[in-house]
Amino acid sequence: MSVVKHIQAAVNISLTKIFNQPFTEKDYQINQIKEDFKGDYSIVLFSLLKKTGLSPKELGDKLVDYLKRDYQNLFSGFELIKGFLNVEINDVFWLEILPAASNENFGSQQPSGRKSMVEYASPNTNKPLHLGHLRNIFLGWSVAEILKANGNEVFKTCIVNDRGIHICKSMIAWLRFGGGETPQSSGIKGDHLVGKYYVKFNEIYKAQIADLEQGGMSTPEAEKEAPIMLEAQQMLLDWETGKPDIIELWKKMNGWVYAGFDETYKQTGSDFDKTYYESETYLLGKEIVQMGLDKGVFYKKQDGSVWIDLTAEGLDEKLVLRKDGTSVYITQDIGLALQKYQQFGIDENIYVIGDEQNYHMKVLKLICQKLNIPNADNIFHLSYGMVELPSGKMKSREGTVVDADDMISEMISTAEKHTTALGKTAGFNEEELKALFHTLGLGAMKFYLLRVDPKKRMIFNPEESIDFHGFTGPFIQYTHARIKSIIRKAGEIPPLASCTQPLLPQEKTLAITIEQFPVVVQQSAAELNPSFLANYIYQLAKQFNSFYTDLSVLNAESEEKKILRLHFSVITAQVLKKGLNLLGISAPERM
RNA sequence: GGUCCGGUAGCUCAGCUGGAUAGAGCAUCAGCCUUCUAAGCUGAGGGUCAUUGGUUCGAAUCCAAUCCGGAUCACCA
Repeated sequence: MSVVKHIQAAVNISLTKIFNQPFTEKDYQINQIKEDFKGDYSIVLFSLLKKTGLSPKELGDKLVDYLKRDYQNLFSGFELIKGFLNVEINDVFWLEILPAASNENFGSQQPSGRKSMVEYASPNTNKPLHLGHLRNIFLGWSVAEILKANGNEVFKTCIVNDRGIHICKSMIAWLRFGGGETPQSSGIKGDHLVGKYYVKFNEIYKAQIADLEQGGMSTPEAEKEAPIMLEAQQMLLDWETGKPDIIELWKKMNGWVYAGFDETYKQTGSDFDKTYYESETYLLGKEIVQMGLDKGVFYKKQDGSVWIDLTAEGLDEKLVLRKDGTSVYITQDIGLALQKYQQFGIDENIYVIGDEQNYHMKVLKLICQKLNIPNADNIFHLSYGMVELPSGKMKSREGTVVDADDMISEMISTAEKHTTALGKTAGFNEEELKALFHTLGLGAMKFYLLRVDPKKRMIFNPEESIDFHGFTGPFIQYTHARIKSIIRKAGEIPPLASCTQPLLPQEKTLAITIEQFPVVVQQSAAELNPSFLANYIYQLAKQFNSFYTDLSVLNAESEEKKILRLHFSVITAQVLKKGLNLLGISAPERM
């Protein structure tokens, strides 16, 4: 039970006794106290004045009488300022937290029996991953870990968009202009190679449009008639009819892309329990449409197309099956939603997808609910904002897309530069150094992308790049490494004895923050928002650094304090490490 | 145009289930390494919380309107 809950219980019971009517924590608020005031937590009395008919002073005095009398173990001090009853928590209470916090499961919950699926990454196979994908991947991975910490069984999944006109564009360009180039022959990573031909396609396409316009054709007409586009469309038809040489080419080029993606995933430390391919799922959902028709959820227009009317929900009419009977994007999503449930028995189904699909996801959920797909109420869209450049959106046409692989290697070499400049890595062998640079580079990048509220779009400045000081991953990693250094020097750490000297402010601050860790983990899970955790571990690291500067651990003023501070150190390191890990970031022992 | 999201320091972001004097980092300036790793610590300057009105004892936070920015409203995915 958290400190706040203890305070609430004490206040509820006292108020109920005093006024002879029930009170709950909903009747008032408890805040952590601001720095300049004395005490640890503040009970805000204003909202109680009406119900009790007393002035802040009268109510405060009365409440203090009861709390003082009945809860002397919990409270060690009171101060009433205006309508704020500031309470100080007994040192004993904070000390009691330490053993529980030392447990390596601190912050995690008991198994909940809930099964969650987190779908993330979900790339197209026509070009390499970019910075936006990284935000997606880091979010998805982290949320999955956070849900695990909350006791859920989690399945990470990825739906690969491996079919459609976009991949045909790369294919046709490669066929016409590739000269048999392969990743092996060119030394280019597979996804980049395929991306190169996607770009090539667009160049040719643009040139052909210009030519046609020269010949007097209108722009829309030219866009339709450009030979290379016609070829790509023909190829899509051939793919759909299963023409062997097209299928073979498609498999070959997608294979290159997968090998490339796998390498990137490996670099980022992400993985999936189950990968779905659209080429295998795009036909799903047709039966469901029939079922929906029977139920009257959908209706058929005269031309044979099938629709759902969502105008009552404030949305539009939405097509779910074309007049020629083929499925559209949402059809397969409905099918896949059901399949996910059937295969994994999931209680909740989370989609990490950019906010440009907010509408689509709203529609998807509504349709699933209307069709009574099990647990459709627990379809959640973890919607995140675009990553933009100071100049605006990333545009592939203008070559301003920040490539994921470039970004990663740049971060790693920046980490190397910083580390080398500081010259603290005596005793590292080459392999350890390499691992360290990777840990720090990725840590900086992940933290940078995860510390921001997912739903907000964020601006990435390539010029200033990602920092290693201040509110960053390496700052926290550094704090962790410094603590570990102390612990190594301390040797065997004696168990916590009784503490006779009062807690110093720097010690108490740590205790208060550490105590909140499980609540933060729960909150991050409930809101599907890792940024809470990022902010939290930053705050803890900062507080520890002050503690570290102001107080000595190994040369503490007494043996008792030394042991106490060692325990604080061990626990802080553990919480920092666990917090970082939940963000997908490793905590180095030395740096 | 309809719907949805956002607007907080020069820049990037917290705070938004209403509470005390709106906080961090970066950048700028001034200090701190004979003592556990200075990727650190301490301090200073920097704000019309987009605007206006409303609700309230109390509003950055809730409501309404307006302005600005973005997304979306395909027989694309």
